[in-house]
Amino acid sequence: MERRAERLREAGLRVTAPRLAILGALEADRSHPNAEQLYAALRDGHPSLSLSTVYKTLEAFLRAGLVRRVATDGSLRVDGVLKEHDHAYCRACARVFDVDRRHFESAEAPVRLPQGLAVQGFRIEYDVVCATCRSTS
Amino acid sequence: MERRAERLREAGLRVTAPRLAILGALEADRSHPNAEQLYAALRDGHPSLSLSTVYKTLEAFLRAGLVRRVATDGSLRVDGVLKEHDHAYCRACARVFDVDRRHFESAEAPVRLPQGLAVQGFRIEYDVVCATCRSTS
DNA sequence: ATACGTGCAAATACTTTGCACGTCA
DNA sequence: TGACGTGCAAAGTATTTGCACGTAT
Repeated sequence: MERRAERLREAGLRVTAPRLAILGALEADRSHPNAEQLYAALRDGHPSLSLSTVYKTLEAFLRAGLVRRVATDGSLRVDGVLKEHDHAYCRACARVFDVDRRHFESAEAPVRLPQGLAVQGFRIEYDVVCATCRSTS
Repeated sequence: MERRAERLREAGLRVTAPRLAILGALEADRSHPNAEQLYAALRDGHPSLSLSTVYKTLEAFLRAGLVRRVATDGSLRVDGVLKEHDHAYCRACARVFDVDRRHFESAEAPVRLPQGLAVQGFRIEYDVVCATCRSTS
């Protein structure tokens, strides 16, 4: 899609098949797949894709500010949606889902916390069990 | 301290020097040190301690429900405080600080989210820069 | 006494890097 | 064409595991 090519160009990145595919997967899948999961999902349509490229691409996206890293179970997961929103962590499968901020009866955050912590932003993190894991168990 | 020994026994774990030390360090250090950092902090007082034991101990604590894993930069960090509270993530050094819930103008969380996510709990995550990193830069 | 915990070293898992070749601009 | 991106394989980290010995209960 031309829209994605646009996003890549604006970020100063070259438009290539793997990047379009990975960007597309990130936009489509709100569960924040990690490198391995992206690779598994994309290897059908892109047989020559390598796991190494997935890692390099995610890193390029991070550097370009196209995505943000999300705190996780330990594997590399990024967030393709930059606008303010919250996260839901599945306790069972470690997937991270995006959640609209409006689902929380909103409130104001402090600018300064004890221990000299300067606040730059905040988000709500939900502990959840996702639909898939619930039906599986 | 006898209090810590008590906690270990109640969790069904044997009381040993490494466990008392690690539990003590977790209680004293609210920055959620990872395995490596705990090891570094404790090797003075416990020269025979091994990194492997730190990992095994953290895992035992997790299984026993004595601590919780916190979402992080990727390394193993646990939270020794079980009562409800929030977290502040230092963007520079990845340390995780505990923050009192009362610092947030509180609000109610939903029980159910879109996509079939069943909410079990939530917390506020602050993006911060800690005092140490601020003075360093 | 005996199951559980520890420390060492080896094994794994996940991620990064070096390099030669291909390709977008 | 030339800088940037890709894929492969090798190298790094972080974490886990196997085993023999020690110790809490």
